[in-house]
Amino acid sequence: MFMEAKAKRQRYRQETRSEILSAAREIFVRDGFEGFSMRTLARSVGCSLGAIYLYFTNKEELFDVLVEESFVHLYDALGVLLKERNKDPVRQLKRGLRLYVEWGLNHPSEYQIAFVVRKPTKKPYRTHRAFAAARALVKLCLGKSKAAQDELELRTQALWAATHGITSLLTQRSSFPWVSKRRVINQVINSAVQGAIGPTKRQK
Amino acid sequence: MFMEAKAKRQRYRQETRSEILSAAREIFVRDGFEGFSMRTLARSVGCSLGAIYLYFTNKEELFDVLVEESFVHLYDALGVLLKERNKDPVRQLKRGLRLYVEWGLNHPSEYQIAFVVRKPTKKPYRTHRAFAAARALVKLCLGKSKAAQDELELRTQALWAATHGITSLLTQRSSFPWVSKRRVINQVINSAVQGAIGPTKRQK
DNA sequence: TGACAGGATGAACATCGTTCATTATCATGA
DNA sequence: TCATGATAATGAACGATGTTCATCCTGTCA
Repeated sequence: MFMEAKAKRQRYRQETRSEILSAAREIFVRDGFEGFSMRTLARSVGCSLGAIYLYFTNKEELFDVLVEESFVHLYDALGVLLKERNKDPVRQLKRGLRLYVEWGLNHPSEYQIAFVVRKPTKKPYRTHRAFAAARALVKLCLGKSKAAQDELELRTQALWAATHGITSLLTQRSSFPWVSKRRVINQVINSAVQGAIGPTKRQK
Repeated sequence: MFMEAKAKRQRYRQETRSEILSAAREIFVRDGFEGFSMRTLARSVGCSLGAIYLYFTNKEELFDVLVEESFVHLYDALGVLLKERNKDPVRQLKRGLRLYVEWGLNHPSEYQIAFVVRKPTKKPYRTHRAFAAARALVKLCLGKSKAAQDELELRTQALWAATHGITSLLTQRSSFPWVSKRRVINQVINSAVQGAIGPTKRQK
């Protein structure tokens, strides 16, 4: 029984870490970003305030883990789309973007932290997996047009920007008199996709 | 000399209020949203902390005034566009949207407060003037197409969402490897405008 | 000169994130 | 069985935040 104790310790450590994370997520989802505090978290977990700092260096790292965890689901959902090669790439792309928006609507707090609250100085979240999926789909849609392929990055970035716009507004300003959330989402996505896979436009 | 004193008081009150506002704006622009605190403001103004609360009920109201003030310039700039009826409405619309984005890039803190930091519960900023200008321009672009005009609100909202998206991302994630800020802005706007003034699309 | 209204102050309160000296716990070695 | 040493956990404390309030100061009128 040499490493027995150490392994047990580690397992226990991992468990309480998970407990803290799930409690944090619960508060986070229920009370949102600003309803969250380390003290309410400690109370919810049932431990002292300082104990949390034994498992997370600070509040920011805790959020990092929380948000990164949530993003995995989005990555997975988008990844599935890429593997269904038989379908029309344009429809796949639109489906992916709609998935993106819906995920944002279902995880407003996470989306807010990832794209909104963060200061630009801090290292961004690893969203490049989702972005790469979008780029691959756009590439498929563009076909063999050389001129258009040259603008692949540009077009993908613009596509993402537009999609982010409606996601951000719908989560942040849900009380705005939207004529219809679903129709606005479709309008934004259709316009953006159309522009992304359309012919190159001479820069004036 | 009856009301003399009262008027003097009021004038003085207005002056110090303006001083506080301009000091606040300076800190705000220099140190951003999170570098701002009521104490640094008081120090910058040269008064006590409590004195500020004689002129503003709280931090939020101070921000309200500050942001609303900044928005006026945007309103004015967009309003000018509407009066130049001779030009091509589509080009005017694109110009207006570019103005919008550029204003956001030049006033990142204000844009952040207006569209990002605010919780949805609080009453939104009076952005409807800018929005109304956009709607009027879209209406002009749509011409007499009855079906399209029916979707005027929908199309304007989608247009705004896309434009907000690129503005938000460029201000918030300026370190993202944008292929070219100018080109991405144009790509987003061109796509969104094309989609907004294009033919109606059957909802699937 | 004295009274009064309103501006200004500084101390205080509650809350926040974070740190740290101290104590409790518990598997192991003698 | 008991002492040891490593780790978990605590609670008090620090500095900073927004906000309030009893207390002064100041200038104006009778």
